[in-house]
Amino acid sequence: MFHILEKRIAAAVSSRIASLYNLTTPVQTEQPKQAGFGEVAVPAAFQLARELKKAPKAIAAELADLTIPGVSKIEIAGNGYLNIRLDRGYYAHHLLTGDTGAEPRTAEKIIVEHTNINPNKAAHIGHLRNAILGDTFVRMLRSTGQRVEVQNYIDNTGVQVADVVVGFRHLENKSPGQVQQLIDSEKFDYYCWDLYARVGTYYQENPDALKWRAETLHSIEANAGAEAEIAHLVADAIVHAHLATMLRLNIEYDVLPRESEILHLKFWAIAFEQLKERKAIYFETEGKNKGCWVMPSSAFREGSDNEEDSKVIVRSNGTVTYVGKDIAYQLWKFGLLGKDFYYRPWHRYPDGHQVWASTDQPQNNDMHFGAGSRVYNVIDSRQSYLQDVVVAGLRALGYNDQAGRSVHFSYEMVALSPATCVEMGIELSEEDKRKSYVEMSGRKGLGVKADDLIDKLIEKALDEVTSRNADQPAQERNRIATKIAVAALRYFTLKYTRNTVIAFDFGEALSFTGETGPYVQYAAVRAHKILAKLGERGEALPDFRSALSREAMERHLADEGCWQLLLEASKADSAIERSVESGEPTHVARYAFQLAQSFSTFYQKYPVLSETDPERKTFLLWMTDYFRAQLERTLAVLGIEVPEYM
RNA sequence: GCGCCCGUAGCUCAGUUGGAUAGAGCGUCUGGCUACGAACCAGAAGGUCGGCAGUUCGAAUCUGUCCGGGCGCACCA
Repeated sequence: MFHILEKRIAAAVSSRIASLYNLTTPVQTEQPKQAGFGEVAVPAAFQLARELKKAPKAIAAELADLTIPGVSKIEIAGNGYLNIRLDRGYYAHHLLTGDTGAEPRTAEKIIVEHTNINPNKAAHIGHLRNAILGDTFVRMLRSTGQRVEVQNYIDNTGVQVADVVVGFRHLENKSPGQVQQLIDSEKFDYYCWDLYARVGTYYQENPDALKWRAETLHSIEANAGAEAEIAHLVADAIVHAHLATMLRLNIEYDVLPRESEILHLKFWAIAFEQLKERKAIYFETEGKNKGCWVMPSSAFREGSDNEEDSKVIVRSNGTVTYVGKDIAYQLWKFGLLGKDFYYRPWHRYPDGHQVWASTDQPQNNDMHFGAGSRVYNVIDSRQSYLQDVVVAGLRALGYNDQAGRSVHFSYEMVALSPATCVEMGIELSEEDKRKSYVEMSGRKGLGVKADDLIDKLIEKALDEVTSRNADQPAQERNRIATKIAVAALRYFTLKYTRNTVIAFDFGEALSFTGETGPYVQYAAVRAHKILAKLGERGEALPDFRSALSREAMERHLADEGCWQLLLEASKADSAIERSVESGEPTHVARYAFQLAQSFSTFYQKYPVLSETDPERKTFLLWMTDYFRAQLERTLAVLGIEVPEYM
């Protein structure tokens, strides 16, 4: 509702400027510094002052002569601000009737790719940041009416999987059958976590062993032999583990495109022909990249023509690099490859949603994915160089529009705080001790596993729930503790902007008070409790539409405190819109916290059930219900559920 | 060496794209449960927005420069 009025005000001022001065200037709106200044401020007069060679104040006076539906007053303030006061009765009435003037969106398909964890070991907290950011962004887009397809790319043929296969074959002498037994009997992703680290150490101590990796990669590529078989078993089992971990956080996917099919279905071969044909890459005949197909650095780095900086796309042995495959994959995402995968059902979630995986075998279905008009790749910022190369590839092929609609949705890494390292018994080098945080490393087995963190959070939440609700059944307390744990984790991950390095600290992540997910849930639970108590006392929830006239609302909203709280509660759409535009999910998270704070203030200041004036009680009940709805909606966008109690 | 990112309260971070008196949480201190549940609320203390120079009506925000920190710059992904 609020952002509709903001837009209406901006449009009105804009057309006023056009008619007065014959100028087309974009009009900004902002929030006044003080509540007493009104609800919306327009600084347009300052921008016009220079062009018109007039005092801002005089311009503001001319602009102010406007009537806008929903606006009660326009004042000139300061040196030339237009301060705008909303018509409170109008505003509340429209909130009540749900007639907020929101317009539906056109349904172009947006592709969001996130998670993309190498299927060779358990997920860690860095992967969680990726998945939570991606999933929340998806929820934001969907809540504004966009059509979104969620992809989770599976690199099942790469070095990381090969190294775990090396571990099984050469360090543990296991057959495919024995690996299958492990999958059935162990927490397999944890097992691989340790094994992968062991292989890393082994390589360091025995560099000759690297030949095992090369052999294994060949076997996987030829899709033959025990190595290839184990690689399939490992990758599939780990993907299932990752999906199970993510589901704990309410994260689901639509499709899993796999690298094996990019190769088998010759996606790369098609892209390779295009790249050669358009001369986006060339065959290097001398220097360090002799015998490779390379992309010149001038394509992806401004002002660079140093051949040493060129990026190898096809190795001298004829195999394609990750970037090459990624260019082919990106082409497919935009529907520019003229080809699609086949799809087989991979897994059906408890809510009935089906996730599909790519396959190279024709299937008896008509599933199609990809061919989006806009693509967000949620990938950490350390890969921005490679993402630049991929986009340069699109551009070099002449797909400038698509290159412009390829967004590297980047975020900084999650590292470990020194305190967390000590807590986990990790020995730090002298160099690391001097740092304010320590980077995680899968190869060294250094990191906090996602499932471990979630378990810890649930355990702590369960303690809290039990201390207040010991009489409730254990299974139910457990379910509620899980919701609280998810809220804590998702909020903790989202409270930072994307380009802030998170130095993960158990103390902060496990906190349930202050600016946290559980704080917001608590507000929603309290709102719900008031409404539930009403029923317990034998009173019915009034029909607000018939019981509250516009005039009555206007009267009750003359109370400045009450009005400010309602105003804050009505700004969910603004927050979501701002998050989508800026690509910063944190704005919605922070709004949710503010909203919860506002409700806590309301809760403290305005006793609802003990109110003796019937009309005022009805009004306060409506406020409560509106807060409850807005809290639930905003939390849903963050992927957080509201428990019945906590 | 080159490229990108960061430096804001004791700590961890926001700051709506250049606007009015720079904000939260944690921590510290003071107060509030016989109440619609205290996972809460009210209040206090705490700032040369890394330094300097510029751009203009106006700068935490833009430009330059210096200082300090991080991450990239593979025929790994």
